[in-house]
Amino acid sequence: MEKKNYTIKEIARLAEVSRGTVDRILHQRGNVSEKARQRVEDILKKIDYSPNLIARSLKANKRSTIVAILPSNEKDNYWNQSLNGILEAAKKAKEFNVTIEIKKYDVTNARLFNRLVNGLLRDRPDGILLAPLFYQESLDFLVKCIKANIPYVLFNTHIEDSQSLSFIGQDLFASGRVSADLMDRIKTPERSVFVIHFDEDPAIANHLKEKETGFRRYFEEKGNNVAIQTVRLSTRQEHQIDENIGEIFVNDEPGGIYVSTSKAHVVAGYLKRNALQHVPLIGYDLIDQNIGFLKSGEINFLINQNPERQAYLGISCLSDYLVFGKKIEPTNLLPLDIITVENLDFYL
Amino acid sequence: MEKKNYTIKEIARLAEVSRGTVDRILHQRGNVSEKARQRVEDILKKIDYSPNLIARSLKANKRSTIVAILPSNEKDNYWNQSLNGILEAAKKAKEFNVTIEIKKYDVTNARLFNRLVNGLLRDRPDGILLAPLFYQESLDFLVKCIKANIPYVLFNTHIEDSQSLSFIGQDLFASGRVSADLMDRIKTPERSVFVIHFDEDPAIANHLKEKETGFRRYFEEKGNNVAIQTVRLSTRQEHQIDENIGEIFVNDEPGGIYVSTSKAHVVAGYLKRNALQHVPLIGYDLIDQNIGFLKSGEINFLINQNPERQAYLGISCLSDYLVFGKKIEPTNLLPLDIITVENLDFYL
DNA sequence: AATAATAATGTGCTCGTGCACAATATAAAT
DNA sequence: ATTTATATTGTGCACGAGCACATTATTATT
Repeated sequence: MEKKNYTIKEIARLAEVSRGTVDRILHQRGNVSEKARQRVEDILKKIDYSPNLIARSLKANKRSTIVAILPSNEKDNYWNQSLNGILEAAKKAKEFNVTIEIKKYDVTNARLFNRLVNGLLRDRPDGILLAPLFYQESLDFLVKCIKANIPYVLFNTHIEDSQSLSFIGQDLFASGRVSADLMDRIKTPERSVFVIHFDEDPAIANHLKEKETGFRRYFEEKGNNVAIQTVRLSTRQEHQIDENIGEIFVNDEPGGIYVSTSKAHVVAGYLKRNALQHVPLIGYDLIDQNIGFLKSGEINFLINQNPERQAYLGISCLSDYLVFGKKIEPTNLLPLDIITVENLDFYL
Repeated sequence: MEKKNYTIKEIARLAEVSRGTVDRILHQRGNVSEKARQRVEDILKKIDYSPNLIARSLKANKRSTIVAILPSNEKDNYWNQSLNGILEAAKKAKEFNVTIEIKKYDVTNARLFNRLVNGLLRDRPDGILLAPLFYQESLDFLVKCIKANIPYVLFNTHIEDSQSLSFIGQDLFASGRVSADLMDRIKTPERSVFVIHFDEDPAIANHLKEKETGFRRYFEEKGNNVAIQTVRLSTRQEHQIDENIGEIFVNDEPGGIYVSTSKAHVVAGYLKRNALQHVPLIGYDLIDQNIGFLKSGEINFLINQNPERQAYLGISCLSDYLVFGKKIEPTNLLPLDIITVENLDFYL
């Protein structure tokens, strides 16, 4: 436990060389005699030197720009939460000369996404935070980032094989298991469980599938032979959503429903309108509509993907990396928060 | 959204005065003509100046010492988790010239606590992080801190009326409610629920009572007439704990047990030894013993008080306050994490 | 009007790092 | 021995804020 914080000047004094020599040794810039190197390294072994990050970053005095790229939040306030996290982090980052530029894209238009990301490469940002919903397009973009030597952090959606500094998100398989565990405790016995995916975009279908796999694996391991049925729905035809859901349950009242996306409120609405509030329902994300149904009881549990913290962490990591040269954990899996009406407030 | 980060030098140039004048105006140190003040304030209104915290703290170049005071962790590894959080934060703080000094006290000896805290006041630390388990003794100590002008942050245990910079912990009442909500879902119908307090120390009895109040309130509001019985046990006579617990349940198999402390594992052990594993059990804290019983199924849910994060946040806040003069939220209530065997790993 | 007193303003230095460049020491070539 | 080349070492400055102190402008006093 070294208490003192040594400076280069002090090390130089102890080793009886100049500041420049110590500096050259610390940064391995050569042009140092063997004798001097020995002297300094002996001192360095004895003490616990860590450079003063404040001084270092003052000297560097970089004005960094981070571009945060995420879906626009017209229909859904999920991405609005991410945005809040980014803005919150931006406030802190500003004081360290880091500017955050926010770019939103339409999740239904890959062409526009392409144009957007390629356009902003021209501005040569110092770092990028990306929620890569379009798989192939994002991959292409990231290859260009690597070539241009622009570091990036991914959040929300994982992309294999990317050279990102870090991925910040959740373990989808495990999140399916957590949901299954909860479902197992509250489902109506003897009845089958429904897994409902709402996926407009085939690009994210894989991710939903991974949640389902975790969900099913739990019951397989338990071996209590619960019938699980998978349903795929689209939110595009909202006017006939009740019809669509109704068809599924027509001759089989569900013992529990697991919605793999933030669209649990759609199902909750149906349950309410059809006097099926007692059917256990588990979904994702603390968006307003879900919170409403959690409070009124149609939704029993929500798994919090914590978009705000994801985004906040993403910016913080990137900013610390750019400003102080700090190392970043390559994967940062956020906890799978279980939300009920009782602990909800502490996650908002 | 101002992009540029103005410096004092630039403001001086814009207002056609010297750096010193701008500095005097920013810090209200007087000796400035009305004309100059106008000029500078006009500029300040137009731009969004925020001082460069890095430069400021480099200049200040304070070597701060924070003393962290917490219970020793002989029997229990709950406080060991706090310690880890402190050490983790200490690593980061070191680079900003902040040294953390850790002082542990025996929770069974108030006299020694008194001597310890009074002794360390003589060293005039720059900040204090305290888990104030002894109510009156802590209060006395904090009064002295205020007099000595030493800022402090409290964690884990709340003390009313203290002038702390911040309290970091949980809402005990709400945590009781969360437990009740979960219990309501998993308890055996028609049977009564037991609340078990393990409290050697009367000082913390109030806090446990607050959890119980939340727990009971939930069922009252629900109005489903669940019988709830409160039991107070001591862990001091561990050799006869089975006897003591056995007496309670002698003519009434519990429909569920809520342990208000981290001692759920004691009850879990009893349940296991007496073939009562099916009795729902909810407790607190991710300590090794509890984790074992969570995995083997005797414990159903744990509420995570997150001692590690509490301590980490405490040090970070204090350090940011001392180094960068950042503001701190007066209360920082951490979320009431619900832990099952499935999401456990992400909280460790 | 000249001097003293006071108000207002400007300048120089520090903090620790990191780099450019100047200065010095040592070796090689004449 | 002197010059030239190369290796090694030392020094100065910038980054932005903040304060002490020097300098200059203004007002009061004789």
